[in-house]
Amino acid sequence: MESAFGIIAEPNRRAILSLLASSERSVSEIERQLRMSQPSVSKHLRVLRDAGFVEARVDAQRRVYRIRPEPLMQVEAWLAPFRRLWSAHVDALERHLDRMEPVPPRRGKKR
Amino acid sequence: MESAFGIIAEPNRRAILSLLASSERSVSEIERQLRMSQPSVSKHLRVLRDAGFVEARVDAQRRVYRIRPEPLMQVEAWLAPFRRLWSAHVDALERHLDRMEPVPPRRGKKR
DNA sequence: CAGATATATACCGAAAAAAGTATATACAGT
DNA sequence: ACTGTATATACTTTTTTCGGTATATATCTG
Repeated sequence: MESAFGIIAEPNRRAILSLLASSERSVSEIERQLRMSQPSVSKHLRVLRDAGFVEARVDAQRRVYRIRPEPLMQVEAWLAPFRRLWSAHVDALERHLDRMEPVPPRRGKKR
Repeated sequence: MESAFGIIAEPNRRAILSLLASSERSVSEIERQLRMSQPSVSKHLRVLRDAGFVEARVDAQRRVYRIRPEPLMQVEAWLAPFRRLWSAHVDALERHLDRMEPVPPRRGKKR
């Protein structure tokens, strides 16, 4: 799994990254907040660390992980050429998500 | 392979998308430009189409593919919360890429 | 309709990735 | 030194994914 894109293909890893986006956390904190098994968290963190997405700080027995921005910047950079495709119509995503994620139809005020 | 992230984890699929970013292409054009086998191109296009990344226009025997922006917008949206991490130092990516991708040292005009 | 061209799909084998279970390592406190 | 806590890793099994090869489908040209 060389590329940054392969790393963030895994939903649990994206969840971990999103969690760390707000602030750094220990392994057990991640484990609890995401309801994942401890080995699974450690293994995903290993992958993330090897790919440069996170780094660990040692605090006694704990390892406190925090985000490193570089790999995500690569994703951002790859995305750049496509941005002109939607910079025009801003609400296309909203409509798309409405279509994809079957939310029960709103009853109230019909827009 | 449900999520948009899983789709773009595959390097050939990213190449196809990048190619289509500039303009629409037929299968054989993609095949030639990316040096991929025809079945491989067709299969990746199938995946991309099923995930909403591309759509096809029929032109005689050809199928001309073009990008649909929505799934990439999802990626962009997921990325948003992280953007504050690097909006400060803009050149961190450049330094990171220098470190990661071992490009043979340029000989000519030094920068 | 025959042949040619363009694209799609079915099938197979190989490789990668994920989760679970068990175990190892590291450090803290007593 | 011993015990408990926190984290990492090894091993195994299951599932997915990718590429290749062969074949099917569609549409054009004559």
